[in-house]
Amino acid sequence: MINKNSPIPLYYQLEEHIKGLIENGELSPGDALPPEREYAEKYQISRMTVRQAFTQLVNEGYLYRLQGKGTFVAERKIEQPLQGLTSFTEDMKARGFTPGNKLIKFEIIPATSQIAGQLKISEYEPVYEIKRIRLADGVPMALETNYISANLIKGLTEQIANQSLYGHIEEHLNLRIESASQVIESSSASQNEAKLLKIANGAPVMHIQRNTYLHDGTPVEFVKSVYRADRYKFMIQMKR
Amino acid sequence: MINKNSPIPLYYQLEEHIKGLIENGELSPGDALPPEREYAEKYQISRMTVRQAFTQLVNEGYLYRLQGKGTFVAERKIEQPLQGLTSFTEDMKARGFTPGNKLIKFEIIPATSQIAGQLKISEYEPVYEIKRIRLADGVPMALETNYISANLIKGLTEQIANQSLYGHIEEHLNLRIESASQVIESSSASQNEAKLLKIANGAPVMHIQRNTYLHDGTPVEFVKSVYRADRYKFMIQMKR
DNA sequence: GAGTGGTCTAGACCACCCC
DNA sequence: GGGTGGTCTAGACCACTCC
Repeated sequence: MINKNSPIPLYYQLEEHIKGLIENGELSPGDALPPEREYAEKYQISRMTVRQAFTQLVNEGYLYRLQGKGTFVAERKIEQPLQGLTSFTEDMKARGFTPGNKLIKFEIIPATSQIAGQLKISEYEPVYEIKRIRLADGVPMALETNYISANLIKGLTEQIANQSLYGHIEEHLNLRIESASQVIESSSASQNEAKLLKIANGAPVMHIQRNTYLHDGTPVEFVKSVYRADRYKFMIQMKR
Repeated sequence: MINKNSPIPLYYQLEEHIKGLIENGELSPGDALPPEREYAEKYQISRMTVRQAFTQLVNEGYLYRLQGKGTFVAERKIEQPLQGLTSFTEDMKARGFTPGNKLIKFEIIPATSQIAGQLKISEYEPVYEIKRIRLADGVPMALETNYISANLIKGLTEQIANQSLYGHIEEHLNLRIESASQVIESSSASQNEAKLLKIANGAPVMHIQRNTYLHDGTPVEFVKSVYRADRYKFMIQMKR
């Protein structure tokens, strides 16, 4: 199970092993895990290394510890929308729909003051403006407009916009998206929104604004979305 | 700064010390911290203990690490709604309003099948049903109905319902609320909702359903809220 | 008292960054 | 090459739970 000659850290190997046991059902919610000292001896690793693996799993919500009693498998997290920081594509798949895209705008424009403020850049700096209709099983679900600093994220193409923006940013540019803030409000569809979403003028919609940030707080993008309220519920999980 | 004779763990003392430096502005976003080894020597503690403090602060979003370069102060988290798991009272204070309450129902009822399902108890088991109008600066902002298992949380009174439910649960019953899931949707106010919120019949509202859980996954409560959409935006922060 | 997790030490070597 | 964080060891003692 644990390979000391692997370049993969020992604590990470143990972490994945335990995660596997939980996901396979070999460990069920409420079950006690073998004590830390037992793992250490069994795999001939230090207890601190076992603790590092356990601590990670506790932070991720797989386990919980009770002092003096032991370490236990946590209740399965309910219909988890992956802590919230998901792309539209991931979100729709998790809900059992087939996601789709219709690109309706892909331009580089000078930043307006609102965009510049959100992205913490100067006015008139170049930004990508990408407007897409988001489909679920072929039906319009949302209207999404992304603003991304062209000086920070280079080499975006229509091709990429039709596939995975996040994938491109994280894999090809080696930038890690770390956090996001969202503001959600209810309102009524404007004429243009109604037309693109194929809903009635004035029908209820949810406006969602999302700002995403790198680990050092640099804004990566700023997204305005309009979801049709008759088909979309926003789900979020939180830990204290 | 670090007191070895204190019963407070060393890593925690260091953590609070650094957090203080950041909040006082003695350390600014982007600043590099002294290296781990320097802290270890300065306070005569082990490097592993320093790392434990740093790791916590990284997880809490105060710091970030770059291998080979150092540890840095993260950008200030934007208008943070405290990771989301806040009470109405905390939420309104953070937004600069004076929160208020108007209790309109406080009963013990037998659980309906919906309530039983959400709280994972049996049908007809006793539950508290607490209905309140939530005010901001004296104006109705939301309608909130809590369902709490009377067998799990004992001794609730109208008095407590008018103050702090969470406070009572966490302090007096020694139960830690660990996580929550929320579902948010847009709709239109029913006649009754409109009347209680003093808005027009059919005006846009946000329905928010929240389920809260203990660390082992036991459901603590189940809350249905109706917020008036003209005055309320839902804000949420997420980490990947 | 035995067993559990919580804290802590004093080292070690590795991987990565920058000069 | 020197400095940084990343991983890891083999112990130690403490606090808490349960019998």
